[in-house]
Amino acid sequence: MPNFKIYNSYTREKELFEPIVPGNVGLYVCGPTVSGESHLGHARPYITFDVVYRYLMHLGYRVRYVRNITDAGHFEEEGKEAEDKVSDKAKLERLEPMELVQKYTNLFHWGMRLFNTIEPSIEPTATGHIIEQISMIEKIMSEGYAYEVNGSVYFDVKKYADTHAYGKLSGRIIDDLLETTRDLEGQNEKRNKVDFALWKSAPPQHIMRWKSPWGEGFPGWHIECSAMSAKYLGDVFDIHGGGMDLQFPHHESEIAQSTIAHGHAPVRYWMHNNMITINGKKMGKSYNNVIKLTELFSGNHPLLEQPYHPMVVRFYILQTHYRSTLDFSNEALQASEKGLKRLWEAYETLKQLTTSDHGDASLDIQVKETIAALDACMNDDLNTAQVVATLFELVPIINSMKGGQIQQGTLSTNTLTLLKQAFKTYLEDILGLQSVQESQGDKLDRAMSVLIDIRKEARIRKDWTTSDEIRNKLAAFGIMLKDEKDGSMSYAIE
RNA sequence: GGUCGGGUGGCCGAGUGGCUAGGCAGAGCUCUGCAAAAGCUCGUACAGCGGUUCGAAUCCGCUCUCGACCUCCA
Repeated sequence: MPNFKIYNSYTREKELFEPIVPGNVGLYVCGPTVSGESHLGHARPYITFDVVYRYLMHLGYRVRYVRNITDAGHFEEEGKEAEDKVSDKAKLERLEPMELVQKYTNLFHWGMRLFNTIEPSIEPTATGHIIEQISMIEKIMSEGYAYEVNGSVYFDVKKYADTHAYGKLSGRIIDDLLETTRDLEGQNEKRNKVDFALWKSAPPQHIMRWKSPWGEGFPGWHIECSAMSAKYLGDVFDIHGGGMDLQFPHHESEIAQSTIAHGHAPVRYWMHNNMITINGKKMGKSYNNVIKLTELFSGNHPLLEQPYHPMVVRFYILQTHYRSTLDFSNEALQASEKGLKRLWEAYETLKQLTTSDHGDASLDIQVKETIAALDACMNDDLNTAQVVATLFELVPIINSMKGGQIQQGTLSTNTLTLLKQAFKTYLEDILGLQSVQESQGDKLDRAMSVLIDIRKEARIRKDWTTSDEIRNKLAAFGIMLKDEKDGSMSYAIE
């Protein structure tokens, strides 16, 4: 019986995870808005929930993972009135809206692939579910919690709050929200500023538009996630994830809509990842401080001292608990780069290790306990930071077995097998890490072995000049030769 | 202004009422023809001030300070 505890944002407590349908898990994560290029900040939730997905599967659950693509325009451009951001930008770039959406969707997928995230089971688009959204809105209207004004439909938050805990998820108090309302200039169509749109009437110049019972328009701010999650995961499902910044109003509104439409709350466990910051400030469009994925991988950005491999970024994100902020800096990324290299090399070393069968009990116990701690870390609200730290504790043991500081045969065959399994399971299957080193071409390998052989011969002759010349010249363009203790040589490309 | 969450060694970052993670950087040593790698050892950090306690960085209060959300935002 899994003992997986999740911090539920809704109750603000760690709770034992128990699925609604035994053995099955429904997981919904708010996906990207494909009106622009994905940036480093976007990487966090998708990598975090990729690990959630992987871990649930590791625990033996059958998981349906739904992550939407927001491709319909219900956005606002800074400093402009509400308008369709997608169509707005499309005009600038002289592209069809759907062409633009496709372009950024592809780019998003490209980034996710490099991060080695597993594709969701279903990736529904907002534009593909207009009908579902309209019928959900109709249901809410028939329940008396929405009203139509000039072709737009709004959710009556005040009425909802009279009988429901509106604001519980995000810790908001409805009266406070209503009060601030009076001071601010309200949007005159709404009964209260707290109300949110379920459907917006489209102005004539608006390119993206659909027919509805209320005239031509487009879906409101939050309805797509409610409609699509219900369609694919049911009226109530297990886990809903997303960034902390979506807690209000997005997720709060989802709860309200779904509660009215279905008669009960939609989600059992809410999970929210914290933000990536840069110089202490949240990385986000509005702050104008984003580093796009393409820039991150190429190093082509004023703030970047070098390019960073997607696996380094993934590792960097997983070295922190998902509910903590994570501050970007070159120093931090470079530390992750080196750390990952060391960890991965130990893993490669481990795969080659053998041992004889008379183990030393104390080392066996130590290793076994360390391995057991890995599960405990993950079960404690997905503490990947501690998983990484724990794996690092095993690194000196692995390297010492290779280097001879630990005698051959000190670890039992059994425990060595466990250790190998643990690294494979945690590093590859759960954390989803891969080798940073690109696989070298066969021809390069052969060419290198020629150089290595020449150098070996030189060393036998104690011809240090030739030996050093080969090593130094290769090092000059980033190929590092390593003389192993047993006389063999290996190379690595920086 | 309201609500919420932080302040941990040079940097990044876990965590816990007493057994003082981990990574990176730094210092010393071992190994090595040299180098790299690896191994060993080291720094006794938890914003400040009070309080509770046998004992707090971990609990409580206050102060300072940073941030998130309150508008699209992962």
